[in-house]
Amino acid sequence: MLEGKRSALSIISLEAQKSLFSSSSSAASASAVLDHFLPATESAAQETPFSPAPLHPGSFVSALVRCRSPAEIKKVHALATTAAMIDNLGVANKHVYMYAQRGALADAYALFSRMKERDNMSWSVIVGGFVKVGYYANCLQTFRDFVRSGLRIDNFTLPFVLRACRDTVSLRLGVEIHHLVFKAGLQSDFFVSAALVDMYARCGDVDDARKVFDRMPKRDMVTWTVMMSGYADCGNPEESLALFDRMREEGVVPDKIATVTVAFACAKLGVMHKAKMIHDYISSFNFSLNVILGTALIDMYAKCGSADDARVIFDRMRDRNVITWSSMISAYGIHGRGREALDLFPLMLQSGIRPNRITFVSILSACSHAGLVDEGRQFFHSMERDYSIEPDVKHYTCMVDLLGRAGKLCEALELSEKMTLEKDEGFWGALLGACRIHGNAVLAEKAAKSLLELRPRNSGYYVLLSNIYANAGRWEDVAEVRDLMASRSVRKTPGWTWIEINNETHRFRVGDKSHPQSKEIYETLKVLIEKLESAGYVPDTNFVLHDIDEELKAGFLYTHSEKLAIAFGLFATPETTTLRITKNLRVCGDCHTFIKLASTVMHREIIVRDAHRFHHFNGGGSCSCGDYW
DNA sequence: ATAGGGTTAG
Repeated sequence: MLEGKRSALSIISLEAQKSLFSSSSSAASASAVLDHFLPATESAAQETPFSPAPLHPGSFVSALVRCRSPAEIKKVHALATTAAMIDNLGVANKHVYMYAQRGALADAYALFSRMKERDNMSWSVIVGGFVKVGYYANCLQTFRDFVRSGLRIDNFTLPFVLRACRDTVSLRLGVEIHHLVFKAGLQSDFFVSAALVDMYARCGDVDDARKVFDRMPKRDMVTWTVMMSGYADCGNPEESLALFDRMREEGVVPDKIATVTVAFACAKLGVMHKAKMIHDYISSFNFSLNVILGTALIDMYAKCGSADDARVIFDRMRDRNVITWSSMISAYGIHGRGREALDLFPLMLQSGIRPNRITFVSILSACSHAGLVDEGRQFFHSMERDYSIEPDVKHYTCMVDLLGRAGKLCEALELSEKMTLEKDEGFWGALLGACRIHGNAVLAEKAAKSLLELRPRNSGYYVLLSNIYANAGRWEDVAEVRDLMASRSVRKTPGWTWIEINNETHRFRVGDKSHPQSKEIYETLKVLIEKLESAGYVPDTNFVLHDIDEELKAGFLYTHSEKLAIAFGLFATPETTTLRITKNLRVCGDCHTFIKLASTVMHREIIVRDAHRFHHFNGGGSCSCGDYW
């Protein structure tokens, strides 16, 4: 019987795969299908001697709310039919509602489609029922029937439909619904607005989410959370955290989920003093660290520069799942502490947690960041042999990265050829990295071209390809790449570097002069460069874009955003010892050398986070991560 | 009668 219901519903799903506002199709066809599969809803009547038949509509309603299964509802339904009470709108609606609440959508819809009379609530409960179980096409189709029924749409049904748009990421449909909201004059309804914010945010349109959000006279915490999470997802964690502050100013008290969202935003931003603040804030609430919140904090601390703080959280947690372990492994991994990452693996097994594919990505990337070649190879083979986890592109990517950085280009290439999976952006990127280290221009060209095909809007790949040609003296090809870039109107996007100073962040771009203390920064930089040059620093022009004129090159070389940030840090905080820097793209080799030397000469600890890892320069001439690339 | 939010890699 259950089987039957499911297949009937999936057939309606197919039936109803039409656009919400297309002219054809109606509820009747869907109900015919349902009837065909479920002919006898009333057959239960005979076997239901439900003691003395209630005669008042209210008795049916109160009987219904006590029903815990569709079978029980059917018994009441049978009685209501016999008592000719099922034609009472309130009774019928309650039946539909309860069927839907208990997941019996086929029964709900069968009854709904036979109702002689329907009001807004009838439509609302059936539309809501469909969306609740994920039958989005049915939900939208039914809503469309509702719109055409001539009844005025109301604030009860709209949030359900908007949720369907959100879950199916149908922004265009969502916008259509938004028009209907205006037409119905419901734009200031709280529930509808909240649902609109949710829909826009999840469809990636944070700006429109924000517009609706700002117009709401009052917002509850869930809406704040949705908005914050939308900003974090779309790469604007600053705004996410700014909203968090505003939320608290308005006296809204965050709950666990809100704090998890903020921790996630903070992890994306990578700013340690914010991480500390959020952690303090959470501690003040005496929330217990559940698995999700704890894991979010581990990730947050790790990505804000401290594997040790992450570990403190990890140790304090009572329950840890596979995600928690994977996060901790990756926390050590991104900080170049491969040994500690690997040491966690047997402990994880001991505590009864099985690794998954992401655990192995964490493990392999930890090996790659720490140069643990043999261990990496062993884990790579072990994952399939011992854990039946077939390596996917991500695992191959880690291996190519690992082998490439360790100077084993041939082995990396062999692996690449052996892989039958489709190569994605990350894979080609790792291969390209390996080729560049070892000067294999032929393969580098192939990788860069593949990357250009996959991501024609990413300026970085044009620059890489043109650099490969320039290094080989193939100037016509350099020009061709530049033309291609221009014809596609792709523009270079310079990376930002952020530095944390006294609980504030300052950001710089190459050649930036917008900082109020720009003059002092450039003076400090000049002095620093002189010091470093006398200590043996020679700028490496290889890393500067070749499409910049030669005379500009030298200038750009000295005003990299990383260098400006370091200069600012030295100037603004002569007394502190640690500088924290975040670069939103990979730190180039020249800057790496520069920072390492600056750390030694100035006796500063400098922690740098770039795209995928941290570099800890300890002020004494060594760097715990990334030294061997 | 009413919905809605969160964690792991690269």
